[in-house]
Amino acid sequence: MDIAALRALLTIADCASISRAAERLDTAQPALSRQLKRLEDEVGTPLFARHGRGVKPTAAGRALIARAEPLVRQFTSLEAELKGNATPAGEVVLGVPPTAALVLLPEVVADFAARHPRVRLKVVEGFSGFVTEWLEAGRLDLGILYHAAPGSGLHLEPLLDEPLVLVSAPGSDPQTGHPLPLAKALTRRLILPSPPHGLRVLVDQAAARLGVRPWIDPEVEGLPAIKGLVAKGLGDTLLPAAAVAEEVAAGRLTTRHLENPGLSRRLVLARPAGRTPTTATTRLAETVHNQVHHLLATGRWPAHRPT
DNA sequence: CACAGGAGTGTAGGGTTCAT
DNA sequence: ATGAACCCTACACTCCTGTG
Repeated sequence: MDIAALRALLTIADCASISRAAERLDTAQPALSRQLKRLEDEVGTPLFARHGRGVKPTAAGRALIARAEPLVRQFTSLEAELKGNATPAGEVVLGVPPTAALVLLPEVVADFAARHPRVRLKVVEGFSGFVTEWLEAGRLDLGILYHAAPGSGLHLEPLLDEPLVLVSAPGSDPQTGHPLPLAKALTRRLILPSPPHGLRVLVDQAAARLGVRPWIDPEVEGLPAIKGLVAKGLGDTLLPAAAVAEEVAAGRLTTRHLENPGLSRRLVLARPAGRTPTTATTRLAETVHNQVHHLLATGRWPAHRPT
């Protein structure tokens, strides 16, 4: 099993056909078919089921594909860097939760593309829990997370602490603009995602500390859906101010700060602990840190440096 | 440097599956 | 039933590596 065999495996999986994969790899179909057969003989199990209209990975094939993807990506980046005199090159995959993506992504993408034109940046949006899973599975090189559990096999670097605010529909709250005790906010009807979403875990933990039973109804997965329901006055929610800045400016939502105590969540930058990052990954991490610093310094992200 | 053996590849042809 | 698409096998060739 070598990198060429793994590349062939991924190409066949991507094309769902040995013939099309052979065309893409600029080789003859029988040659690729035999390459796959050798790999299957080596691992001792079929990796693809052959059909009349192509091939489909078996369970063993899917397992090997999942493990091969990060290896091939790392090798390709290394290869590209070596060829390009250590200029970062290849591909780097970043996972970002939706709320952080709103504020941070445009800055990071623009800055990184300008500084490192030879690196192909791929961004995957997903809730923190998914980003954690994808990092652990090797699908991501770098991830931005909320509420990262220590000892999760990830190398973590704190980025910022972000206060949550109560988000309501305009006109639904006569006290808009005045701080609200957290315990009172938790007894309002809240629209939140279900556990293990990081935001929900944070709210549940805060409620337990205060001895309050939060009123959460309905549970909704997805930031746009939550914001839409709140805007219609069907309940309130708890979010970082940056996640609703646009709606607040447009008058579609209002916010209230929380107090006694406030509630904030930590944003961290994570990468798989057991893997040496490529130069491209290191440069992307630097870009994320720089842009977070810039957004905090200019007040465009209502948060503060980690304490 | 020459040669033998092995590994890998391309071409040709056949079998299977699927859509019409 | 037929043709298209796809995969597999057989055979011949090329290239690489080890050995003398």
